[in-house]
Amino acid sequence: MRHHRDDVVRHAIDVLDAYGLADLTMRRLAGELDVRPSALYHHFRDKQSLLAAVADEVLRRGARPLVSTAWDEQVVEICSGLRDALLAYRDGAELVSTVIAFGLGASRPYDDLVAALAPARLGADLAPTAARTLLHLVLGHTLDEQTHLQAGSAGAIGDDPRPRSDFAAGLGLVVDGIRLRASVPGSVGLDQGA
Amino acid sequence: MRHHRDDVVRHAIDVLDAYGLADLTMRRLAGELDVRPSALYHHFRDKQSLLAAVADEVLRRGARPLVSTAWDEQVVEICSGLRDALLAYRDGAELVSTVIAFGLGASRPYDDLVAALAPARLGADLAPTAARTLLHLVLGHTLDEQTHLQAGSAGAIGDDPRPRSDFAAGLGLVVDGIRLRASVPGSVGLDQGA
DNA sequence: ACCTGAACACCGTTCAAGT
DNA sequence: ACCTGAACACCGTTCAAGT
Repeated sequence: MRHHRDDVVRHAIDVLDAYGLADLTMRRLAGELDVRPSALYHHFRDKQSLLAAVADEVLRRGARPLVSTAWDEQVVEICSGLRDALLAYRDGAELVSTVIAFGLGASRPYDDLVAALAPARLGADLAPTAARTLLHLVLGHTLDEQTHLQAGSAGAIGDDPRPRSDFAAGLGLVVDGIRLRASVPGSVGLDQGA
Repeated sequence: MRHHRDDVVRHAIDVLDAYGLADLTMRRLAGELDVRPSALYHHFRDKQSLLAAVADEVLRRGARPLVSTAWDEQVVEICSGLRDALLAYRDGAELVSTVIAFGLGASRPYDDLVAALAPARLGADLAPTAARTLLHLVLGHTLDEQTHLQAGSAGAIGDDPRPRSDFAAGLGLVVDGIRLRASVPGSVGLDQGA
């Protein structure tokens, strides 16, 4: 049975969602494709490249068009959409965090944030900083949230799950901080919490 | 040669700093201690517990007493101190992020932040959110920064290194957002960037 | 273009037994 | 209390060769 690169990525997402990132191994994926492990290296130079492609596909599947026009609402939309995309697959946040930390791919959310922030006229040095700050918040929060969600169903860790409004509240904190630096203040006044 | 738990942790930090987290394996650590791998399981139930102890020791070594009295200055101190502690050892940010994500140990910075935020009187629901937001920012930023620093010396990734003021600027964004919600506004006016 | 077969150099973990 | 010896069930990756 012969496969294309896209078949491999699709099967990898299935394995990810069914068994988790720790069990998304080259050998197991090969088994799922009914192929020897070495065959995967025809499609990807190494496992990191495979994971980068899987992360990109997870983000691609989660992509939604922006509906807002004001920059601050767009920022909230992008961040919430990213969170939704990460939560849609088991260990999605861990996967994308890993790929971003490694520096391959998954740069779409960052680029989108920089673009959305442009009309705020933050100054050339601050816009990338703000985008990275938002990205760290979303990744960190969602990783946290997903870990605790999965801990609940696996009975492994036993902390409390995060309150539902925690993400929105944390995001509001950062967006307010950005708005203070903006030359164009956005659509709304200060958003006082959830 | 017989060892205590603390010897194992100390040697693990040496291995971490010399070879990186990926090469901090039970087998290599055992070799460094001149002991069979199975001997490590007398001191730690599994590798995750070992890593949690190593992360705690990295944070303990990096701990500094607070010098400020105002809550907002204390928050900046704690976050900057955490960043320094993570940067002091190779892959320190990745190690502590992993341990925190897994939910074992390394809870000291979070507890310190919650304590420092108490006098701001944010409301019981918002203080934990603010503390987690700050923690995610520091961990995400420092992981990013450390990866790019090490990429520079290893020639692996080839992105630009982060500007030196990026951390302070991102932190200022979040602290300002918190200050907007505080009943006690802290020591200073809005800190307009680096 | 896509895959097999076979190997290399590793992992974490368990467990009976030794001192 | 701390460790050995031996095993189990895995990893990622390379590479010549096959179709």
